[in-house]
Amino acid sequence: MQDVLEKKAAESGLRERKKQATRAALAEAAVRLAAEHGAENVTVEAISEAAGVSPRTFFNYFDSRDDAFVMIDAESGARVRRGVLEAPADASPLEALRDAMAAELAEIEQRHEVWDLHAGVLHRSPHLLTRSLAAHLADELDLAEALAERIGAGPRSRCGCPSPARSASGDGQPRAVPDLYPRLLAAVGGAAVRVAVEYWCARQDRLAFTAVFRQVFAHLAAGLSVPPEETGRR
Amino acid sequence: MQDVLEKKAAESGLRERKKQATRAALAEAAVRLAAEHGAENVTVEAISEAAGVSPRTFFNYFDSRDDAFVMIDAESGARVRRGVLEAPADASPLEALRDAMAAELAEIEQRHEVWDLHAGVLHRSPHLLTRSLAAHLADELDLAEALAERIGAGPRSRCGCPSPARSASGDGQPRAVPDLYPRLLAAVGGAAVRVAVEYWCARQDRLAFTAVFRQVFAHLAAGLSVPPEETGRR
DNA sequence: AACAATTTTGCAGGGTGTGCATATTTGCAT
DNA sequence: ATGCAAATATGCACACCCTGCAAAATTGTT
Repeated sequence: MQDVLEKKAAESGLRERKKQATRAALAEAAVRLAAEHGAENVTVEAISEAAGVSPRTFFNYFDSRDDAFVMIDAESGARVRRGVLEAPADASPLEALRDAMAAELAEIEQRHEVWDLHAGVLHRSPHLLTRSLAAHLADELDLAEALAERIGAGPRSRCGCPSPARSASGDGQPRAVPDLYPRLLAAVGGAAVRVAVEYWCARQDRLAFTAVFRQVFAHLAAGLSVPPEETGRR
Repeated sequence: MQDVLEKKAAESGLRERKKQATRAALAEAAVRLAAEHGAENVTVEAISEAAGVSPRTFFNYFDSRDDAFVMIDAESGARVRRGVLEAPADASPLEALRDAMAAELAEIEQRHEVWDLHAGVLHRSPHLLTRSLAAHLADELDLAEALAERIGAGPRSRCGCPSPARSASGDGQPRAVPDLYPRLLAAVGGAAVRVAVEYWCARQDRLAFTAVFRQVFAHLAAGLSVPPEETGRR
């Protein structure tokens, strides 16, 4: 029956909603407990109890305990990708990437009530910070593909191959390798965001993040040449 | 007594040698067993037995089981840093970084007997690959400082803004925050190497790695502008 | 109301990582 | 050579992480 497939696709029913609610409850409980007692002192049992499920159920949602502290925004990567694809046609790839990432960071800013807690937790235990980076790294290939598609649609349409037509999960190995340039763009963009955030965290300038962010991408656009006398931009 | 300090510094005695030998034996046993049975199926007990020590002793040398698969080259970062500092005076920071990293990669090429095994292990279990990247990330701040020193000795000494003295939480390291530009340079350099290696691994061109590497840095020097008609590619 | 699919939960078990006390080894002084 | 103090290795106990497996409980459909 085709109904089965449709059901899978459009399953916005009570089941899926409840699952997402449980996942969110677990993640939020984890972050909240970690902010209070330190991430290392928060057990799976405590998290699941705070979320109202059994410890065993925790592992039905996260592959490891640390993932609960890290997997806060599963949709972030998808939003950046969409932003890249929807960028105006006259923007360079680097500009498209910069604006998409800036929009996503602005989006996060709005939810800083929870995000500040999260940032504090990551900052207090470097172990989790590296895991967070690793999680972002997983999205990098997807971002590279989006950039490749964006570039292909720009100056000239490349080969027809429209959609990679890959299934979401399973074994991701037999995957088309994106071209070198979009791959590099994605990796450098991620590194740029990381540096901007870390630098902005190191100094407590709450207001000047946008300036730091734009300056980083200005450096990139200038070929990382040595900055001319550095007019600080405040 | 000063004798104590001297002893600590010059302790090249039997003690220190034996410790390093044990550490090396554990790491090599770990990689060798992982190459044969897969990293996930290698227990701490098996590693320590192969190295001739007790399982408890393993954790006196590595904080976690995975570290035994990752901690192969602790000197790599130091070599790159020295290469940056010893670069010719007329080289741009990006060129200095590129050449230092190229030299280090060439160095590694020579020891490919062990490194190939190691690469195979990391390739077969992405979990360890991210840990390896995290380890490299730890060196990034040191590299940024080396780059800052190199830049400062180059064109001109820049504005003061010394150390924001940021020690955010707990017992953090009261470490001076490098300037934004060298920090970005270090991060982007690391990302560039990673992309070059991954791209070169994806296609089995054993010989063209240098070409890929130089092309990546050419992209960076060109401000990541869209490549003109893209020669190469296979 | 009955049924099938999905999710939750308990339970057992192996592996990881740590603290602590003890035994062994190493370097040095006598 | 012998004894001593520091460093290291080891055994043991224990908490925690994570995974199958099978039995409930829940949900959507007929």
